[in-house]
Amino acid sequence: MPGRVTTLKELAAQLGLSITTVSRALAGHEQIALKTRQRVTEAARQAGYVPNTAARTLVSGRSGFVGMVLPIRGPNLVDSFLGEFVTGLGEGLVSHGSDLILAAAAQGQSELSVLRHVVESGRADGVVVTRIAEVDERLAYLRQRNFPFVAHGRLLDGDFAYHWLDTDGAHAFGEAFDMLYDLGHRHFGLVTISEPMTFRHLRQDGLAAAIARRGDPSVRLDVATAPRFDRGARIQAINRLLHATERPTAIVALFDELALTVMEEAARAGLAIPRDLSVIGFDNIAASAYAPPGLTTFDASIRQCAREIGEMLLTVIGNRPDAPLTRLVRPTLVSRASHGPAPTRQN
Amino acid sequence: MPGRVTTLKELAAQLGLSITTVSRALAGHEQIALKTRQRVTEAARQAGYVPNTAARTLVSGRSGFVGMVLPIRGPNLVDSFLGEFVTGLGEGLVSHGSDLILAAAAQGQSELSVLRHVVESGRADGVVVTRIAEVDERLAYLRQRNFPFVAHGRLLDGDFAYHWLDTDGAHAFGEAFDMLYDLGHRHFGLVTISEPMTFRHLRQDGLAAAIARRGDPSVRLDVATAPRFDRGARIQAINRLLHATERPTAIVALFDELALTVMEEAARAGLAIPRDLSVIGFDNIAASAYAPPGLTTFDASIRQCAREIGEMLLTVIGNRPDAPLTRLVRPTLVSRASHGPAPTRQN
DNA sequence: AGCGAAATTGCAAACGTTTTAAATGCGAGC
DNA sequence: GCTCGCATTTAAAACGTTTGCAATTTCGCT
Repeated sequence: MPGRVTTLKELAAQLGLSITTVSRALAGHEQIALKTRQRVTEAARQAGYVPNTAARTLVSGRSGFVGMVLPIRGPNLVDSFLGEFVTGLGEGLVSHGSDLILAAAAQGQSELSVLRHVVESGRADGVVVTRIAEVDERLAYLRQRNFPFVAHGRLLDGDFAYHWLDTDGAHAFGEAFDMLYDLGHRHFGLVTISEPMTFRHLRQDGLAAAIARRGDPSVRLDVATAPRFDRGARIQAINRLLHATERPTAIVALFDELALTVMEEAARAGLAIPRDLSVIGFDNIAASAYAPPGLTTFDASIRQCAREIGEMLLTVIGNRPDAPLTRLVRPTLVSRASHGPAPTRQN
Repeated sequence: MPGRVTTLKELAAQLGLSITTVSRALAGHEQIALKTRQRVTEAARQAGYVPNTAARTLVSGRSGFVGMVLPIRGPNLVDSFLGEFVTGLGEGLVSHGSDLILAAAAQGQSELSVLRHVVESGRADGVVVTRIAEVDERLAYLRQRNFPFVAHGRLLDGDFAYHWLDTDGAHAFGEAFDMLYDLGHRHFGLVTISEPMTFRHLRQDGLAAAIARRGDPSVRLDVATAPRFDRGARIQAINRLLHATERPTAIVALFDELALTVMEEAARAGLAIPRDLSVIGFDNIAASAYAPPGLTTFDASIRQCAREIGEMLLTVIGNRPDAPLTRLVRPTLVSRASHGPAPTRQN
């Protein structure tokens, strides 16, 4: 990189042109003579010129960034979700030359305040919001502020007047029920979390709806609930399910991590999977393939979804559509060996 | 948020002060009367004022961002590493108010060109570089450019004149050998990759050094090599090892994913672990705990390392130390059930 | 009352870009 | 030779902040 020219001014001086002309030439404006355009482009390439982002942002009002707030969890909580999501988002953005900015929330700092900072400081042209809560102040803020965003997930109240992409957990849980019902299961367990996330309801409602559709009064559903990050409570809740006088023959877990715990506890209780108990998860995390006997689950293809979210957001930023962009992605069943026919009753 | 005031100018007008004074008051300059400072601070808080990042960056030359280039891999390659790393990095940065910018490399675009773009455009005050290659053009560029960076990993040639943090893979592999030797193993296998990453050499050299230290001529080491992302070739290489006329009794894998494949193939070949074969990995990814019988491996605590890298980089950006900051993190052995005494020879 | 120093505040330039509006050069038409 | 219109180029303002220097106010002291 010979003769480091960093600014438009230097480049202009070197070419004997005005800043304006150079700027326009690089932007490819038709009004600049073709010969000049070529000359400028070549000189810029030679000099390794890269426009200054801050200056461009300041004048144009567009930063070329998409923001996301990093959810910081407890110290030993790895987010198998995050790596995939970030990768996918990056893929979706790169084609349009956007980059991703990740702002972490410090301990004790609310996610909302970080989000506000990102928005108000003009760091980003739009943001992605994940894991929607039942009452989500982030969405409320963004909508009131009329700031471009795409949500990964939905609110419950049917108020869908914003752009979102979601995985159809309701459908998946219905599918799981139907499959298990057809295998003879009548007594079901659901392991869920107590945090007010909307996906919890959507999935549970999908299960309930499928049960209702079947119209079989002999179907029974027991629900075990525990806080998301309290491993002890989770194990307790699961064991209450496993050691009830009438034990479910099939357990559906809100997501794979819960399902894996169910399988561990079942093994500890001497139950063979799938002979004594069928287990079905959701997410298809890497460990699910390895945990014996292989967890049957649904693959939500997070990376692909994140990529689409990135593309949606760029559309929103560019076009400001007034009709909401929405997309419901149907997860695919990954059939492994953790489910099978209901055991013949003898209990 | 009543009366949205967004700029310093508006805030100044509202307070009847000059822009200069307001700016200085918010920055806490002593020269501004305490009373004024308080008045300004309160008004800014009320108005929800957040300084414009672009303007600040433009004049100060500091963006407050740390950059990193997202390695985009093949479509179905999840990077269990990335999520943890990004989370840790975010944690390390947030305490000093920095954010992270992630730039993805588009298909066919070199990682170097993206890095150059990030640097030259002034988007970031410093960058993090991971997965160091034997001949790493990114490091060469950054050093020549004298741009602040911290590397996750080391070059081989002893030319350590830059800031880095690395996991001591050499030590870990030595430890693994010593442990297995003491369990009676004499015939070892190493499963490694063909990509020119420095960590491959460091770990292999650590193993070789431990063997040499022991000075036992009966120790034998067979090496199986395959491209990182070619599952077929990987399986082939591993099976050559497993089906050799004289099979190793202990296999050390460069990282867990390889170790898990070894365990799968061993199971397929009817070998019981750890009775017939001991396997040891490196990384401690989530799946390693679930894959039967539980993989013995080393935990590199990626998240913690990334956090330290973030803190190091902020130091580098702030202080520009001339002595290199370096840190070698010793991974800890996670002892599960995939290793045991060497089988008694009968072959 | 007046002077000077100290305390406090403000003016204006600068950062590097985009963009509006205007200027310049040039050939054609009369 | 003069004007008009077109193609091409440029001057200057603007974006919102920080900061060197200058201006203003305050206040103690004589």
